Amino acid sequence: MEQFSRDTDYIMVAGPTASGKSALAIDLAQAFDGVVINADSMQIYRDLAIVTACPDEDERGQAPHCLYNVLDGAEACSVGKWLSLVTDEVAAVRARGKLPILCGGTALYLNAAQHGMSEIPAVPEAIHHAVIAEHQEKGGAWMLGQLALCDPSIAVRLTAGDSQRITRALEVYRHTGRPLSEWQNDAPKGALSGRAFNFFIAPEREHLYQRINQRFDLMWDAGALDEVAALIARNLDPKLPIMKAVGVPQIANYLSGSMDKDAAIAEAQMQSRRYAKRQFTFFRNNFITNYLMNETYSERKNLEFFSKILFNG
RNA sequence: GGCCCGAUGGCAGAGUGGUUAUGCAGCGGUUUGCAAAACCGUGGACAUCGGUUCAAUUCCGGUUCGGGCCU
Repeated sequence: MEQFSRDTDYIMVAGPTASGKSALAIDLAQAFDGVVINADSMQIYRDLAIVTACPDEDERGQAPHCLYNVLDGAEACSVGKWLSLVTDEVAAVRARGKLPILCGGTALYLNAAQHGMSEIPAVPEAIHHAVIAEHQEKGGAWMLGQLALCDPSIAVRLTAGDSQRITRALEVYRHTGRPLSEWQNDAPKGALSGRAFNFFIAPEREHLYQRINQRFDLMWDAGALDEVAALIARNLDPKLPIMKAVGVPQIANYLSGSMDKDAAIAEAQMQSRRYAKRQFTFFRNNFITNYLMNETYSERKNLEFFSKILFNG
C-alpha cells in the first residue's frame, strides 16, 4: 500500500453517504494542517444543510471548511462549474501553505478533480431547452436515431431511455458542429496538479444501512421539515438538482399530505440506501484508492491510525 | 361447531394441465458539464399431504393457516 507522505499535494476522502467522511476529513485537517474542501454536489447549495448532512457549526469549528452552502439552489451546479470552483479554492489553500483535503460523495466530481475533463464549449440555454423540448415531443428512440446520424460512436453506447445523455450529445453537436464523442477524445484538462492521496471508506453494507436509517430519523427531528418547507416555498423549477436531493421529494409529499410520516421516512431511507449502493459501485470500479477502510470512520478512529500513515512516508 | 372464500418469489399482484407475467425492493453494472441524476442487466415462487393424468402451481379430496358469515 502506498503511504501518505510529504510529497502528497492533496488528499481526497471518498465513500458512500453516512460512512464518516466528514469526521475523517476534519481529523486529517487537524493532523496535517489542512483545509476541508467540499466535493458533494448537494452540500454545495445553501438551502439544504440538514437534509444533505453538511458538516455543522461545531464540526466547521474544528477545522477550516470551504465550498459548503455557497450556491443558491435556484442555480444548477455541474461538474464543470464545481471543478473551476475547486481549482480556485485549492490554489487559495496552497497559497496559505495548507493542505487541500477534498471530501465528498460525488464520485464524478472527485474523478474530475483528479483526472480533469475534456474542454467542451458551453451550450447556450436556448439550444439546451430546444433539444429537451424536442425529446419530449419525439421520444427517446427518435432522438437516438438522430444522434446516430451525427455521432454514431456515442449513439451505440446509449439506450433509448437514457434521455440525459442523448440530449447532451445532441445539444453539443448542434451547438458546435462537432460530435460529443470527438470532444470527449480530447485530452482531459483541469485536473488538480500534484499527487493525490485517496481514502476510500467502504463500511460493511448492513451496518452502513443501519446508520443511514438512523441518520434520517435524526434529520427528521432536527429541522429537516422546516428546511424543505422553506425550499418549497421558493417555488423553484422542480427539475433543478436541489429538488431531487434524497429526502426532499419525500418530505415534500409528507408536508403536502400525500404521504404519511412512516411512508415518507421509509422511502427516503430507501432512496438513501440505494444512493449508497451506487456510490459503492462507482468508487469500487472507478476510483484510485490509496487507503481503504472497511469500517465507518468512527469505528476505525484511533491514535495509532494517523501515526501509521504519517511515519511510513 | 357449521358454511363460504382465500393461500403464488422479501412485498404487491396476474395467470396457465406441458412453454413457469409484471411492478417494487434486493444484487450487479454503466457513468466526461443535471451525477443525492440518468440508464442497463439479474437470481428467486406457486402452503402441505394424497389422488386423477403421459404431465400438475393449474383439476379433485384431506390437512394446516388466514379472512368472512351463521348457531
